[in-house]
This record gives sequence, C-alpha cells and structure tokens, in this order.
Amino acid sequence: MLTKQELEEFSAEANLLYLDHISIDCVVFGFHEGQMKVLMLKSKNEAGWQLPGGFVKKEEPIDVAATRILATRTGIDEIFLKQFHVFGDADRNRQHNEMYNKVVAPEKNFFSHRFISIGYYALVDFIDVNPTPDAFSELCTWRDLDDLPPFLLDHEQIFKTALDTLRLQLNYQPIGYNLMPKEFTMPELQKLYETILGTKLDRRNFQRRMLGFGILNKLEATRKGGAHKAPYLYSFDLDNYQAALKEGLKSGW
Amino acid sequence: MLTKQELEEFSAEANLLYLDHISIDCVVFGFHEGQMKVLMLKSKNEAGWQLPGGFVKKEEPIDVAATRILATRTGIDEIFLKQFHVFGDADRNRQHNEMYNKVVAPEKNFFSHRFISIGYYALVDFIDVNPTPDAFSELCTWRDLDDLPPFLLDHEQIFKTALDTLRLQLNYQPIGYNLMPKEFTMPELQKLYETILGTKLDRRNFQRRMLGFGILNKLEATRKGGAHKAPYLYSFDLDNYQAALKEGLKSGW
DNA sequence: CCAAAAGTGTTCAGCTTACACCCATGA
DNA sequence: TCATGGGTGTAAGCTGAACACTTTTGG
Repeated sequence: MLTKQELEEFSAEANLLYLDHISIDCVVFGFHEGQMKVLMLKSKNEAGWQLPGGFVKKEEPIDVAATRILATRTGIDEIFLKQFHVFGDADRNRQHNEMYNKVVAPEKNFFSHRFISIGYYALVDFIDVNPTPDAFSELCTWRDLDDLPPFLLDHEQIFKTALDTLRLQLNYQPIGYNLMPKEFTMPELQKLYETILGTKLDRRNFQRRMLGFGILNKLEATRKGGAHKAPYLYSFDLDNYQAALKEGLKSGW
Repeated sequence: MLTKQELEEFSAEANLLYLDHISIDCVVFGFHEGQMKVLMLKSKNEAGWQLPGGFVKKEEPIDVAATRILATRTGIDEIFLKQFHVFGDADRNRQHNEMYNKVVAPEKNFFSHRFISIGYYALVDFIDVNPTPDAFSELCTWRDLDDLPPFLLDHEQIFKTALDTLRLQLNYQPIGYNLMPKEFTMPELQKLYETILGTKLDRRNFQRRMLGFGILNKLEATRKGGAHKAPYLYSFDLDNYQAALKEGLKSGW
C-alpha cells in the first residue's frame, strides 16, 4: 500500500513535470501460444487491474509520451503505437478520487484532478516484452483476452474500444508484423486473426487471401517437430507491408 | 484587432472556467449546390483562417463541450459529431504564441499555454447553419473545399485528417443523412459522394449500390424544374440508417 | 499404416464493372 | 424535335465462400 508521503511527493513532482488534465492509457496486445494477451497492472491501492498509463511532459509530443510510457513498462523502445480514442467523461476518475481522497488532501494529490485520457493501442511481439510494474502497482503481467481480471476506472471501456478498433483495422490494414515473431507458419498467423476476430476462419481461403496481399515471403524452411505435416515458414515482406499500411488493403469505392 | 485588455479579461475568465491544456477543434462539413464546404473563421488578429474551436469546461464531458462549441457557431443544438484524432505536438501553437506574446504577457494569456487539441468532425445540413463568429474572429463563413484560404496553426493538418477520415468512413458507414436535406434526388446524393471522394462515379452503379443498402425511401414525387427528365425524390429511412451506422455496411472478414 | 495437419485446387454464387437502351423534359 | 439528364437492364469478370483431394509427418 502506498503511503500518504509517497503520494504527496509524487504529486509535487508531477505538478512540475507533467501537463495537467491529460493522461495516456495504453492497450498493449501480444500473442503467444495461440492466445491473445493484454498487458495489465495490478494496483497496490485498489482491488483491481489497470492498463499501463502515464502523463505527458510539459514540452513533450503526445506520441513521444506514449512511447516513453510503454518503454518503461515493456523495455521496448520502438513500439508500434496508434491513438484510437479520447476518453473525456467528467467523472471517469471518480472511483479513483473516492479512494485517494481518504489518504491525501485533494489539493496535494495530482491524481484527484480531472484527466482526459488519450487511448493508444500497441502491438508487440510477446517475447520482446519485459513487464515492469510502476510505483502504484504490485504486478505487471500479461492477461489472456478470455480470462480478464476486474478493471479499475473506465479501463474496461478503453480496452473494449481498442479491441473494436483493432477488429476494424483488420479490414483495411495488414496486421501481424508487430505481433508475430520474425518467422511463423500460416496456421499460426491464422490463429492470430481468429483470436482478434473471435471467429473461426477457413484455412484454405485464409491462406489464399493472405498470400494475395503480397506481403509475405515464403521461406525454404518448414517448422519441424509438430506431430504432423511440417508447415512452411513465412516472414513479412517489410517493404510491401509498409506500403500496404499506407495505402490500405482494398478501397471499397 | 483585439486589445490587450480584452485578452487579459478573457484569460482571467478562461482560467477559472476551462480545463487547462485541452482544446477542441471542429471540422464542420456542409454540402450545398453540388459543393462540399467547411465552416471557417477569419481571425481578427492574424492573417489567416481557423477552424471553429474552443475549450472544455471544468466539469464538462468533452462530447458536450464539442456540441456546445458548435451550437454557438452554427445555431444547431443537435449536431452529428465524431472525434477523429488528437493533435498533440509540443509546438502546435507556437505561431499563435509569437503573435500573442507581443500583446500580452504570457503568464496573463490563456492562449499562450500549450494545448492538446481533440479533433471532431461534424456533418450538417447547410441550410440549417447560421454562421456566427466568435470574439477573436471578424467573420464566420462557409468555404468551398476546392477554394480554401490559408490556415492558421496546424489547422490545415486537422482539416486534411478529417477529410481522410470521412473518406474512410464512407466505406463502412452510411453518410448523407446529416449532410443532405430531408428530400433529395439520387444524382444529388451522388454528387455528395463524388465531392467527398474527389472522383467521378458511375451513375447507374451508384444507384444500385445505394438502393442495395436499404437505407433509402423512394418517394412518389419528382423534382420538377430541371431542364430534363425529372428525377425521383428520396428520403433516408432513419431506422435502417441508424442500424447501418451501428453495424457497418459490409464487413470484410 | 493411420490419424491429423497442412498444401493445393475447383466450383458456385454474388457482387462489381462497364456498358446499352429507353424515357421525359424544356428549349 | 432534339439535346441532355435520368431511369432501367444486362453481360463479363472478379472475389469470397464452401468444399475435395492429396501430401507429409510422428506415433
């Protein structure tokens, strides 16, 4: 449990360092052993979990702030990030305040201010991440998408909005480069799409479609060790992938 | 030109009334006589035009703030609004500051603070709008999309991002209800799509596709007065339109 | 050699695309 | 009556969905 003194010290520093009223919350998606995962923090002070977040320094661009925040939580410096929504209800941190105001006088507590939060989602390669808790959390760890803990504040809404956004993006942007390891098999990539979408896809149609995008390189090697026919390995063709990111996969009109 | 005193008075009030560091900028699209238009304000103090914008009151949800800001600029209370991006570079209001700091001491000037701006776009029926300038503008008026004036600050980027977003939305959401009058002809609706997209579309395919969405009611009447065959009038089927807004027009996966 | 996973191929329906044709209207 | 815009129709081609067959692997 955080002490009153620790909170007051943090608040004094935060007032000097950060822009008031603006926060950033991040939904970090990872994928490992056929499971989609989110990075979450278990609060020291409250019974519940939060998304990794932080504040914006007085002279810092918001994208830089988001990158910095996630670098300290994951150890990754270059991270794929996208802002997706702003959460600006007047009482989104009421739950927080009721708890904090018992410990620290509101005027000495940075957290009791109203914050408008910019939501970012991140896609990372699971194995690159070194989950590191912040001063207000006792634990930072991956949580399976189908086994999520109770969220604090409006973080469940933030998470759900991020997932909805990711599902939409899937339709007109390539996804996978940031979530998959360097080399992977087609069934593994399919599993990623299936867990994001929450549906089963046809193996053969998926393969044709993916290859049709022209963003994959088929490698010589196969993944041995499975109990059955060894699938081919693929890697992303980074040039074509980047191009597809910009132009989109298919227009519509 | 605004006086020093006016600025100081506004700043003193703004500090009490508004959240610091957060602003809202709106891209209001309208459509009239085959032309796509944006609502813009001509600055009193600088040579250039701005998008309508404002600040968030201390206890006000951001969506309410955006609605309030646009209500005072347009006279419309119920306005179709969507947040689309946050603009948070550290120096986005540098241009502003250099000008303002000559007039008012920075510590007495709300505008010289750093602002992170939440971008909203709005779709409105042209004829409902009563353009009303704010205290810092000498003029509020529609500007044609293909005849835009020089923008102040980063408002050109905000505008372009809004237009890009609108073009994307077109692919999976119905657009038109908020931009068209109650009754309209198919060629008129097509003109809207063409100006948003910046391309020509096939008359017959457009009609089939639009009707295929099931969001239009064909009316008995026709639009007389044109020099040629009178086109049928249509109205939007609001129920189906709303449903399409939620579910999207076509998935993809 | 067999079960299960993976690679490859084919068919069919529905949609998009690109046109042709006819009708109504005011000049 | 004729030029023009608007309504309706249709054939060709592409794409996604559904499904069959073959190949490879470890047990």
